[in-house]
Amino acid sequence: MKISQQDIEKCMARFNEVCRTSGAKITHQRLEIFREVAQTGDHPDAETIFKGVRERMPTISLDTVYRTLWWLKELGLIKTLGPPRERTRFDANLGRHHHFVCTQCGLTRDFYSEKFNKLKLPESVQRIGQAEMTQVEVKGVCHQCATTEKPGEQSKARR
Amino acid sequence: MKISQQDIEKCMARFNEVCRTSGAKITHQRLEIFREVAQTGDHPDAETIFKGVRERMPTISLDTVYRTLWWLKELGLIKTLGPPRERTRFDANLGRHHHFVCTQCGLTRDFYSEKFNKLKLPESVQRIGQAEMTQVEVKGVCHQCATTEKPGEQSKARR
DNA sequence: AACACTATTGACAAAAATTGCCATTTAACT
DNA sequence: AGTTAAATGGCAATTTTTGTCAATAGTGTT
Repeated sequence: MKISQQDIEKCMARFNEVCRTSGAKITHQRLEIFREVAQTGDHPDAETIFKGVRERMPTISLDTVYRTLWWLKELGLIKTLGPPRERTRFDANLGRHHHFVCTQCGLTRDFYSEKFNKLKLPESVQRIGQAEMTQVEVKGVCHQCATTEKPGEQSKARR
Repeated sequence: MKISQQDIEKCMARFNEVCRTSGAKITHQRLEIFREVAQTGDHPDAETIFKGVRERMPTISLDTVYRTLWWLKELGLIKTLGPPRERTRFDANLGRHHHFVCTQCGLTRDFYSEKFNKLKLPESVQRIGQAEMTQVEVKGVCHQCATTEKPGEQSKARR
């Protein structure tokens, strides 16, 4: 998927503004890394971004790419797919179900909905591929986190 | 979330049957590991499962837990949340969107749907936590994979 | 119940992904 | 141009997951 030049420039403008208001330095590296992510409609991993940027900036280090990506996420300029640095998690619930994911502690709980099981997909999906299964992911804050003093703490027992 | 004793036994019965038909040995380790996953409504990672099983079986090794989990997945007795062993992926698309994920190559592409943006959640979700955002994830096979001879190959450029 | 055969396990080391540390460099401000 | 603190690059360390191989334990047979 191609992103239009115009959209990219809009992103870059926002990037500059966020940097300025947060007092962060605008370095070549940050500029190139952000452009690399903004440019693609795919959802690249750090390694892929690193390779892309390296074409234009051969001295960049993978460490910087990682640091910059997490920093961009902190500023709200990019997001991650799934919680960051997450271990693989396993699920013995083979029935049709959907997920509620707590954005604070990572708690993932199943819920059921007949309606969600038979959602009709927009035609645009057909242009991407053959759909087999649709799962709804609800993000929010679980009751436990909502009522806990320190939201950063995760109760590992519940994860 | 508690799983009823009855449901667990049903799972275990299925486990035994699948083992027998596939000719695999039913070892204590496999039994305990599968029980541990089936028992919990959470979606534990390998380390958590390891700790749980170790209480009952102190000599179990983490390696065995990993091996057994992937083997259970191969047999279709459990699933993983998100593609296994996935690196963190980044996304500069901050607009409201949904995902199509290719189960073969991991391609993840955005699509848009006003209808999906305002899905009404079942009340059961409220018992888990305060929802903030709903995202639909469609799983299927992308056109590229569908027409490629070797479905196992991933074209890394598109990931 | 004991035997043989092979799959499975545990221990260790290795690989892959990500992070921490620190000396050097560089952007932003004067 | 000079100053200063933040950012970078390189390297080593961590964390998560996998591979190897000798020792162990199911399973079917007797």
